[in-house]
Amino acid sequence: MANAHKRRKQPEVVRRNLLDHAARIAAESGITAVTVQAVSAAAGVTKGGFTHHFPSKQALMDALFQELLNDIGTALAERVQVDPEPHGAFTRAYLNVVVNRDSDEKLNTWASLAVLMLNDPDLRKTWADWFLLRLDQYRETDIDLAIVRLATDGLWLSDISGVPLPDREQLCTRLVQLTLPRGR
Amino acid sequence: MANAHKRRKQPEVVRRNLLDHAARIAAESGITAVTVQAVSAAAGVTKGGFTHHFPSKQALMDALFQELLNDIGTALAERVQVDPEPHGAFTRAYLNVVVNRDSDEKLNTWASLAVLMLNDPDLRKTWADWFLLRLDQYRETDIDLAIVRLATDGLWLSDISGVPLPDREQLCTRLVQLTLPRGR
DNA sequence: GACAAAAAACCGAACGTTTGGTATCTTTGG
DNA sequence: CCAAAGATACCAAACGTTCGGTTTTTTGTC
Repeated sequence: MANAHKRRKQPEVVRRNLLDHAARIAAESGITAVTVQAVSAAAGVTKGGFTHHFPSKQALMDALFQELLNDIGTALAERVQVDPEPHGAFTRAYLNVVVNRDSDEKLNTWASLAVLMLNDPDLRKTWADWFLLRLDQYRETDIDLAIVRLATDGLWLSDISGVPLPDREQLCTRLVQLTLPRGR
Repeated sequence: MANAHKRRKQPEVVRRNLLDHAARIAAESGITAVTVQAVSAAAGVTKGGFTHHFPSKQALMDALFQELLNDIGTALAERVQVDPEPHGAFTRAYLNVVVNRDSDEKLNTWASLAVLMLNDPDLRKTWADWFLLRLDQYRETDIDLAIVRLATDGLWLSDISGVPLPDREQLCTRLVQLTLPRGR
């Protein structure tokens, strides 16, 4: 795997792998484990190959964070659109995106987001701005549901930290109920 | 440590500074900024001074994390003890400890905890075990209050990430009400 | 299509810096 | 004087980055 010299060139696949493995390593082992060396090796290229795709390590970080935001944003928008009930649609989407991590490494999405965010003051602000924008966008339908959203944050945080939740299923349905009009 | 008063220089102050500044730097700038040089310089000593108090960087980290756990544990126990209402006393304490960050660097407590935890799988497990222990300890009085605790986690996370909360005051009182028997 | 030129993709080694750690001095206070 | 407290000097390893070279793919021309 070390000789990417002589294999089929698939630059966008390599770029994808670099981003994915960076996210995975960050989620699994923390930001200190995300070195150019480790990410490159995991993606099957050398550091030189890394540099070709990203001018610097920071560029990789920024691109990854932006992509995470984009993925989450898309997933949220999709769920809002198919929700027949307008009231609390955004909060419900936020909840479902976190809970329903059916896809493969979608758990890593939130873990990576958190790890990157907590280790870069700039990214914290980026997140805050991004989230406030969505919040303002849905201010009419999702008023007074802050508790549910906060509990949702606590949910993926507990997933990351490894604190198990008894009755996770039941807890989620209760949270969903809280987002519906008139309490139910 | 035998002679408590009339110390010679003030080594315990230096040790304290090392721990405090490590926590502050971690909370403010992430784990990557927590180098022994940075911590030492912030505490007003050189690396040599650092080494005298902590045999390694990991020792500093472990001591800090353990201290954070201890501080939180003490604060929780205190609040539980003075709470006249048994039902939900632990969850209320958890909530109040997070909300009532009267002391100056108590915001840093949770931020440091999160930063350290998310960057060391071992510490994640330590936290999970620690939290589960408390949870089991108060399982009779704090059953079915997971939502409030999760929302509390979301609360300090929003503090760290910089997402402002409208009606923070009102939101906290609502959360407290949820911990009281009979809903409110 | 053939085929050379150009561009893209990637390697591999080296660079200068910073990291955590160690070993050796010097100062301080009782 | 003497041990604790800390400074200074140094080390090997790892870090991110730079750069010239090599291989693959695309492009331009006939």
